[in-house]
Amino acid sequence: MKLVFFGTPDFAVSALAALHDAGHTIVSVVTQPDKPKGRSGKLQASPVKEFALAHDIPVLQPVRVREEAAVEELRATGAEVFVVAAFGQILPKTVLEIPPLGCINIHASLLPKLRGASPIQTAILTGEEKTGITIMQMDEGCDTGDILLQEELPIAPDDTGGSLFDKLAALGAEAVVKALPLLAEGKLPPKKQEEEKVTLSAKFTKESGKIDWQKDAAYLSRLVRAVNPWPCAYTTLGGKTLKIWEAFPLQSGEEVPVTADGKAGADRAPGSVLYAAAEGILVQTGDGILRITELQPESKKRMRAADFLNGTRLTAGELLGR
RNA sequence: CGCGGGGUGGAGCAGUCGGUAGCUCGUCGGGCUCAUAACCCGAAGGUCGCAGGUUCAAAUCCUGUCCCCGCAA
Repeated sequence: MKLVFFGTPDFAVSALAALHDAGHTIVSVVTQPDKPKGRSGKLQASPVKEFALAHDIPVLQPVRVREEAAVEELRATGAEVFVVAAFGQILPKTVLEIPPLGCINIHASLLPKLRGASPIQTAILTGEEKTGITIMQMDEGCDTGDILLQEELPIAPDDTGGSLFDKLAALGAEAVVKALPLLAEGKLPPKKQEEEKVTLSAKFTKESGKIDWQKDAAYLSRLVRAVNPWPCAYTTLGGKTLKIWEAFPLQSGEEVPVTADGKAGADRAPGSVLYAAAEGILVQTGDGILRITELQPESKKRMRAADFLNGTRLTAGELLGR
């Protein structure tokens, strides 16, 4: 089929690559303008653009797709359908109406659950047991269109935002390749989203990784997983940033070591280090104890708790997050 | 030239008013013990990122270079 692909990050590339491999004609690719990235601050093309350039696919990078010039170019492509995956801009009605088969979106959740910008990380954060991919017919709302096809995926206990991202990217690619021909044959009856089951996912930012020790241990361990590898959970120690890469709540059956002064964990303020040993650093939270097993001090590489403690004196009673 | 931190035995760190390197852990050997990841004794292991320079002498000062990382975007 002749299609135009809209997308920006890696998540979108796997879908684009799959469509390309499946023999579809990618008339053009629309992606976000190059942005400065990395320590050098150099402009960097989006992953989708990289792919397009490598495969001689024309690239459009309108600052805003709603601009007349961009809309005109999209009309001129004569594509049958527009496929959108993590593009980063809302498509206006004028664009949605262009392709005969409409615009379909690859969304990384089982709509109507987790509409919005960060469905993958939010799925882990909220402790969902499964998530998936939804291929939907786009409308003017944000992830409000009719559902065309869904594929489920269980969330593993050790899934991180990164690992789930990879799995869903692959699943999304698979799903969209499967959906296109069916869509063309009219075999994908659109299904309305059940409004009462709608949940939202707010966009994750750098701040999303900040650890609030008042929260409970189970939540914080989910947060640590959700924001791994980006933006990564962090707290502070001695005024410096301390990233937390891996942490688990202390199981209810586990013995709580007694601190040097004999106080039990529950007597300590949230954020207090209760015990620091090779197996992990135990920290009091608002409810429960969190065991940090992998972390990264500012300017250092990430390391296991045991390695960290070899070079850093960390005594019980020290407070994180201040 | 966006700001900043760092490259020291296998790991994580200390040591920078210059005088051939130390800590915690690990490794190996021995001991204690019913036993042990616990404890005791001992050992191996580092041209201090690389290249120049200053000096009687540099991990420590100067210059250049490579690599890693945090922040900001």
